[in-house]
Amino acid sequence: MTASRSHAIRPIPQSPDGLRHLANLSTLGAEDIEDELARFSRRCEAGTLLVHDGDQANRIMVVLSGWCFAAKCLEDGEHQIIDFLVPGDILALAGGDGATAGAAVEAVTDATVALVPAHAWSEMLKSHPKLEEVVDRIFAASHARSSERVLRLGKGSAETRIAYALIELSLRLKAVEQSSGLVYHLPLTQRHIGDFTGLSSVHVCRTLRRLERHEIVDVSDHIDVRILDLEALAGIAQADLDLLEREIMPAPL
Amino acid sequence: MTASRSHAIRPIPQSPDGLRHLANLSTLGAEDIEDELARFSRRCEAGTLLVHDGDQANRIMVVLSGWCFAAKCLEDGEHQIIDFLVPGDILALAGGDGATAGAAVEAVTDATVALVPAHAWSEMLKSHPKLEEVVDRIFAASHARSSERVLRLGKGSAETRIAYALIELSLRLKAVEQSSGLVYHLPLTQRHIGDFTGLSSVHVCRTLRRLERHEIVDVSDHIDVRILDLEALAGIAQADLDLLEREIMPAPL
DNA sequence: CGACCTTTTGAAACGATTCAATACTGGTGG
DNA sequence: CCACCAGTATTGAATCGTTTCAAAAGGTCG
Repeated sequence: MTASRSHAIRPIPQSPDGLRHLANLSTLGAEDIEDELARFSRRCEAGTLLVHDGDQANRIMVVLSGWCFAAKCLEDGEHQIIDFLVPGDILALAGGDGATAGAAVEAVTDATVALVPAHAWSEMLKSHPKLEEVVDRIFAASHARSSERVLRLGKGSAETRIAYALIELSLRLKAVEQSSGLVYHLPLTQRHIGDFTGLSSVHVCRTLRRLERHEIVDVSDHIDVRILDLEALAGIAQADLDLLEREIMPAPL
Repeated sequence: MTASRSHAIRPIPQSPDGLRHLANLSTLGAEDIEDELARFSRRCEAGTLLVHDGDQANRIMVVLSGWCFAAKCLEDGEHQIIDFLVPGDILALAGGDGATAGAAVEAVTDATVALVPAHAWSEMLKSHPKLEEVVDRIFAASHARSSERVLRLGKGSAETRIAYALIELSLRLKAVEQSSGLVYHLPLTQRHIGDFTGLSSVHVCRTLRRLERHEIVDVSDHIDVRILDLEALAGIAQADLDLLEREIMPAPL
């Protein structure tokens, strides 16, 4: 939640972007949805706090480029990253009252996001039924992802949590062509990973070092990930890769 | 995930039911949705495993009476309750591929649930726009609930997690008239609460005892909860009650 | 009654956190 | 250009919270 510029974080490539990914998933042309989203688009710098937890914001957020995260914090100041948002991800900000935001959203890198008011959003879905189907799948995937993480937060060791996070991010980045599957860059610090996995940044460091010593991954330099032994990593994450992908990744129509 | 009959769990009242709750939220008459759901309804006994994780099940589940939970387990056998489902709750089973269930669902008490195929479900929503709005809110509330739990799973102490769980359940049961707000019954064992909060059942026991010693709650007898000091409990849960309710509870239209 | 599950409590062990010190990185200003 | 600075990474040592193991008591069902 620090708004400070992270001078250690390397920018990530801005294209191919979220719009193209949505178009690919929905078998629509990018131009079909571009105009509508463009009206509500906004560029922002790394570190910008886009939405506060508890804000009145009955909007749907679409990430067009860059990385963001949704986070919540306890009154004692600890905070937890609920989910990362990469290009193509969609987040409904409002909670059960249809108005109050259920989490804060912050840009990790420079990013472009569309914050679409709920009524405009439902108009848009009505005029593009394919888009609506894809959005349903994206929400279903997001829900399944959340379940996987809850499982590991509740019952997994530090190794399991981190191995799972590396696998989840690998799958998600592969979908938006920011990962070859085994090699990718995360524009994150170890502190981000700690806030995501519910661990202290110190223990994230130790755990990553241990995975490196066992030659399972190679993580260096803010943060380039190279998965050396996917089988072993999936074993530590206690994940079945095929099943996982079907559950947590939105499939094209 | 044990299918064994829990002979210690007292039944809970079956009415007012989930159907009425949905009707109340949506300003529809119960009869408007009853017929459509009735076609897919099914009674089941406590302990029944309704859905397996990874099943092919592109269905939406509506809880009409009784309690269920959604759970996932790690390969080492540990399992985590992702969410409880009380009457009126709705769960989309399919994950991102629109087919594979993202969690198992088990009945805690005897229960009635409707398992509606996705196409029938979307027909139903189309013919009842009010219902669609309410369903959106129910999903938004469920997502916000999940975020609150992730926060506490990641960064909260055992006391915080359990205090939060007691408050969350109190709010949810109040909505379906199974709680006066401060006094309610949970058809659960301490093991369930442990699986829900990511704690061992032994530590659930210790933590509940400690809360009792401080005269914050009274928990006894499988499991009757009486909140004695709501302010203190909310403090331990690190929750703002008003904000919490707006975020995690579906509001009527 | 016996069988089984749940709750309770104590003691030991373990995993993660915290504290602390040092080194590394990239950006800033003299 | 170099010195400095703030944020980040790394490692060790001590501490703390939770788990695990174990044993006993209570409840419920057949």
